[in-house]
Amino acid sequence: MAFTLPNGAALTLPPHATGADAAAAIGAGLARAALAVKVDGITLDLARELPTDGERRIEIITEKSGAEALELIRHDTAHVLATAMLELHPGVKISIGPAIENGFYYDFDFPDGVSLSDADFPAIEARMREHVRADERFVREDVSVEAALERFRAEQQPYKVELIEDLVRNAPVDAPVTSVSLYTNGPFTDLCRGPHAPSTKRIKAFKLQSVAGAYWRGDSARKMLTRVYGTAFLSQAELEEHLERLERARANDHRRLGPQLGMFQFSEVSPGAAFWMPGGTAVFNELVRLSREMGAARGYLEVKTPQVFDSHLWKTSGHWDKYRENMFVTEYEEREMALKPMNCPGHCQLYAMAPHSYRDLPLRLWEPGLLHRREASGTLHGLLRVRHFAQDDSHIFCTEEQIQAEVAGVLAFAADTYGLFGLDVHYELSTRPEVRIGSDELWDRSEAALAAALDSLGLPYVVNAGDGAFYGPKIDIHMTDSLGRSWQLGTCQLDYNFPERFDLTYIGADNAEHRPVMLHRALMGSYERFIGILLEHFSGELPLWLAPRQVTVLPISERHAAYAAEVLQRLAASGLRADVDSRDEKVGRKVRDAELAKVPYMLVVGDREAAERQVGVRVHGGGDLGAESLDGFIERVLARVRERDLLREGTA
RNA sequence: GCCGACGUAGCUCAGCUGGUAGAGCACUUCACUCGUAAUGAAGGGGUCGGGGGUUCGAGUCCCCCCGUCGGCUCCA
Repeated sequence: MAFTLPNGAALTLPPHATGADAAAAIGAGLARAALAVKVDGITLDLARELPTDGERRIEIITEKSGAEALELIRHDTAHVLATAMLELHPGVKISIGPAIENGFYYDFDFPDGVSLSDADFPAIEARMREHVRADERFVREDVSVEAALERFRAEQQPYKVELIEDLVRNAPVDAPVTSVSLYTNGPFTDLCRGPHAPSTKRIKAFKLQSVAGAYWRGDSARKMLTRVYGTAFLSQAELEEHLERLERARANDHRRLGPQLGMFQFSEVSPGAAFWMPGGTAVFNELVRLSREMGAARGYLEVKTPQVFDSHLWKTSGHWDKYRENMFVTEYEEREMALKPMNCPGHCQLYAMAPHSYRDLPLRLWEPGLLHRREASGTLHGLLRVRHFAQDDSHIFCTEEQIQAEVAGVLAFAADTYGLFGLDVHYELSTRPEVRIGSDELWDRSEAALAAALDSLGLPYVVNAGDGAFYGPKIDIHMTDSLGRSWQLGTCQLDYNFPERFDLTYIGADNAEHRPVMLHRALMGSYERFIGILLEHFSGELPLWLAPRQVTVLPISERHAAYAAEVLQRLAASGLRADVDSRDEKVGRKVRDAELAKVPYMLVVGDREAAERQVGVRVHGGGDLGAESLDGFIERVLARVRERDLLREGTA
C-alpha cells in the first residue's frame, strides 16, 4: 500500500496497516503524539485499517494539528461526560453530544423530579477525571442495526433507538444502512460515527461550563432535554487562557458598558425597551443622522407613517395571520388596532396614495420607524433583542428590470455603511423555502438577481438553502458579538407578494398598469442592535463623532471655574458634546474618571491656559498632548467629527 | 414561550446552621485650592424584586408571580 505524506514524500505500508502503523512507520515520536489519521481528507481512528481506494493522501493528526485535534478531544470529552453522568445518575437517558465551535455539549434527559445545576459540576468533573486518568481506550465496533437496536432497547435508551431508526429510514435507497458504529470507552458505549482519539488520557484539560435546556432535535414541540456545555484543550494553560479570554469579553458586553457610559438602562416597568439617557440618545441620533445623510445622497426619500393601524391593514398584509402573536394589539371605539411591528404595510399604503409612472421608479422610501414586537420573554437580550426598536428601514418600489441594479445599490450602500465603522460582516443568501408563493421561474430569476448583485460586488457569501421568506429570497448581513454570538444586522429582501396584496401599480411606457416589485432593506438593522454591536466592537471607545461625551473640561481649582465655563460655552456653541468636571477634586482624580468614562478629549485648564486662552489637551488612552489655543483645538476636532474619523487621535 | 440559575443601598458585593441589615465606590456637607489615572473627615441613603405561607421570630425555609442571566425555539 502506497501513500503520499503532506510533504510529498511516499510512504509504503504492508497490507491491512492501520493509522497507528502509518504513524509508527514515520517515526516513534509521531506515533506517541498521534491522535487520528486523515486519509484523503477523511479523519479516521488510528486503530482502523487504512482504506485502499482513493488517492491515498495521508496525514497524521497530532496535538499540534490545531482545530482538528481540539475537535477530536472535545468529542472525546463529551463521551467521558456521558460516562460520568450515567454512573452518577443511573436512570438518565442520553441523546447526542457533539463537539461545537468552542467546546462540546451533551444532551441528557433526567428522570422526573431530577434537575441539574452547575453546583453539580465539581462532582461530575471529579468522576470524569477518574476516567481520564484511567486512560480508557476508545474502541470502535461496527454492529448490525438489529444488534444496535436490541442493545439500546435493553439499556432503555430511547433517544439512541430513535436515532438509529431514523438513520435507517432516511438512508438513500441505493445505500441502505445495515450497520452502525459504536464506541466504547471504559464502562460506556455510545452510538457514534467517530472518529475518536486512541484513549481518554489524551484529554489534557477540560471544564464543564453551563447547563441549559435544549429541545430534542431542536423541535420546540418535543421534549426539553438538559444540555451540559463544556470545553476541552490540549493543555491546562490553553484552557485557562480561553477562560480568561471569555472573562475579558464579558467586560466588553454592551449591557455592562451602556449603563457604565451613561448611555441607556433597562427597567422592569418596560421589559425589552431601553431608557435612553442623554449620552445614548446622542449616539442614537448621530446614527439616524448618518443614515439620513447617506440615504439622501443615494436617492432615498424620507417619509413618516403612523404607529397604530387598523387591523384591516394587517389583514391585507398578511400579518394578522402570520405575525399576530408578535404584535401589540389594542382596541378603541370598537376598532381593533395594532402597533406596527414592521414598516412595510404603511409604506405600501403610502405608495398607493398616489398614481405612479414608470418614470418615477425606482421609488426609495425611507423611515427610521419605531417598531414594537411582542418578543417572547426568554429571547430578550440587552439592546440586541428588544421589544421596542427603530429600524433604518427602506422599501424600494421598482420594475423587474431594475431589481439587480437596485440590489447592487443596496449592497454597495451597506458596504459603505459598515466600512465607516470597520465592521467585519458576513453575507448569507437565503433561497426558496418549501412553503412559498410564486412560480419556480420567478424564484429562479429572483435568486439569480440577488446572487448576481453579490457577485458583481465581489462579496463572498454562504447560501442558506430553504431559508428565504415565503414571498421571496433575501440577503442577510450578520456580525458577531463579544461572546461570539452571531446577530443579523442588515437585510435585503425581494418581494413580489406585498405589491400584489396591496394592489400596487405603476403606469408603464405602454400606458398600461403594471405591478412593481418591492425590495425591503435595512442596513444597520435596528439602531438599538447596531449600537449594542458597536459598543462591543469598540470596547466602549466609540469614535469621536459618535462618543456620547466628546470633550470634558477639567478646571484645576475653583479659581478656574469661570474660564472653564467659557471654554464649555465655546465647545457647546460649536456643536460638540461637552461638559465641565467642576467637582472639588484634584486634576488627577478628574483625569482618572474621564479616562474611565472613555471621553475622547480632556481639556485641563489652569492659570496658564486662562492667561493664554489655551487648553491643555489630553486624549483618551494617548496622554498629554500639551497646550494649544482653544480656537485651534475646536477647529481641529470639528474637522475630525465632520470626517467621521474612525480612529481616535493618538491611537492610530 | 421552554429548561436551569440568580435578584440585598445608585453601582459591585458581604450577610454561617432563621434571632428585626453591612463594606467599598457613588451621593451630600465641611476642610484643603490642588497641573494629567483615586485628598481627608463627617453625613444621608435599604418595602432585602413583588405577593402569600411556615415559625414566637424570615434577607435566610416553602409556594406563586415579575425581572435578569446562560441556553433552546423564534428573530432586526
